[in-house]
Amino acid sequence: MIKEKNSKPSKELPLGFVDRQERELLVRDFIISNIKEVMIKYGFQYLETPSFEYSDSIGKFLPDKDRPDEGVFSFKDENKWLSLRYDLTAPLARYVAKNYLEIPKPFKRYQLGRVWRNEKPGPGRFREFLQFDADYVGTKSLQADAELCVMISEILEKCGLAKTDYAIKISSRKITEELFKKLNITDSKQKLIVLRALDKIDRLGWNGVNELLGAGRKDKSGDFTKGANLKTKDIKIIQEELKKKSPETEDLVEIFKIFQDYNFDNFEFDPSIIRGLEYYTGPIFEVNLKFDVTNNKNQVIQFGSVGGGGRYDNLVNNFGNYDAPATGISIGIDRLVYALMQKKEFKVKQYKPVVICVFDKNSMKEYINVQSILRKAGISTEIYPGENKLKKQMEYANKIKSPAVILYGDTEIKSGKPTLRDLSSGKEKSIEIKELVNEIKKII
RNA sequence: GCAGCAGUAGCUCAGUAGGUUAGAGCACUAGUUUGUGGAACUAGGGGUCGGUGGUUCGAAUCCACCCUGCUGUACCA
Repeated sequence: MIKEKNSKPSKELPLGFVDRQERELLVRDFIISNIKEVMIKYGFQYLETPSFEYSDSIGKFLPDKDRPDEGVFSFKDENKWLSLRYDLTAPLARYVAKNYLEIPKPFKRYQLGRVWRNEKPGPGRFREFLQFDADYVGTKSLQADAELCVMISEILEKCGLAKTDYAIKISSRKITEELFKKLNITDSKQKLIVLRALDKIDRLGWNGVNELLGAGRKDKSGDFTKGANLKTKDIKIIQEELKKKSPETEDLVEIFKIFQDYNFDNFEFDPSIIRGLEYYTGPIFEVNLKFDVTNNKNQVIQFGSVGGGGRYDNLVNNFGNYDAPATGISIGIDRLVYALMQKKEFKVKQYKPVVICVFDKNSMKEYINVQSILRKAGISTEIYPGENKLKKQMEYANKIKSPAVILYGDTEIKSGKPTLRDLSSGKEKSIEIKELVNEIKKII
């Protein structure tokens, strides 16, 4: 086979996709197992939906648009456009609409799954990521909204975060709605610009937001963003309204009362949080971390939230027949992993195998015997995979961070006492086979 | 998308008034030790200096365009 040099396949990954190594995966597994435990306790049922959906089932795309690829990965299958899901909420709405008559009302489900977004990735943000979602469908009760917040904090604390490490920020769409009425802002485009500006308070502060509400803002790199062109007087009114310390809308008053009954206090009323602009209709939540997150160059980066959600009473109704008010919350698992791994006190135990060295292929029977004794006792064990000099085998064991090596050569086999070498101390001991398990457990 | 910065060995980087075979540390391979890892020493492999074109007797170095990455910003249903 002749291959042009230029035709070698690329070993690079597509933008926004990453390989994930064991350390990270173990942290992720840990988080997931905590999530599952909590979900069972709260009585949610487990659901999985496919990665692909019909494009029009999970988003609203203009009929004249040739390719529905704004932000999503799509392809045409026969005559229908399919898209990789960009979140788990839209597929849930589709699922509920499809199975409405069979499912319990309210329907409580949770889901873990990868989602894909065709956007520019940022620090800790990828184009493929794992999301966790818990939703109540078919209830208007604010008890549901409140419980989601309590539940999400239980998960975070189970994962090792302290109360001071995070906060659930809460607001309601009703606040901004009333504000628009008051200021007589009716143009939906301008509403969007205002909402987007307000959404950035945590990053830009009021100074930056005021610029965006007014003429516009120039960022650090010198790039300019046009503003909403509001009057100074109106900007002032917005500021006053959004700086209020306690909520005046009914929904939030009720939720905060429920929090009291739960004895839950790790939340902050923050009228400046906006979140996604399309489908939320009531209370909205955002899960924010309060410690600095850095990149691999040790620079503190703008990390943003690890999750959020809110009430979306009309989403299921979009499919036609059924009216199902709903509320839900989600966590970006990979982002949480990324942040959690930076907490110094956070360690996940990795189990590495004890390595049985190979001196002579003809003694394989003896090695396998020792191996199965150890494995039966639940000890991760392997016979050195290959035929190499002892030195190589030791280097291998060291490289994989094996806790110990078993030397079982001719002399040891004759006496029936393998040598156990503790790889962290370097000490060796001659041990009866039946004592091996006990001795190794001391080392591990 | 827009903007700023950057791309030299697997990794982190040095190397510009343009000049012989392009360097270091770490990692890797072999050996010093043919039954012993993590330390040390010795030797070795590995680079079309992101790509393409241009200027020049001569380009990692200068110019143009492109690609990729980082950071910010916009968008994020």
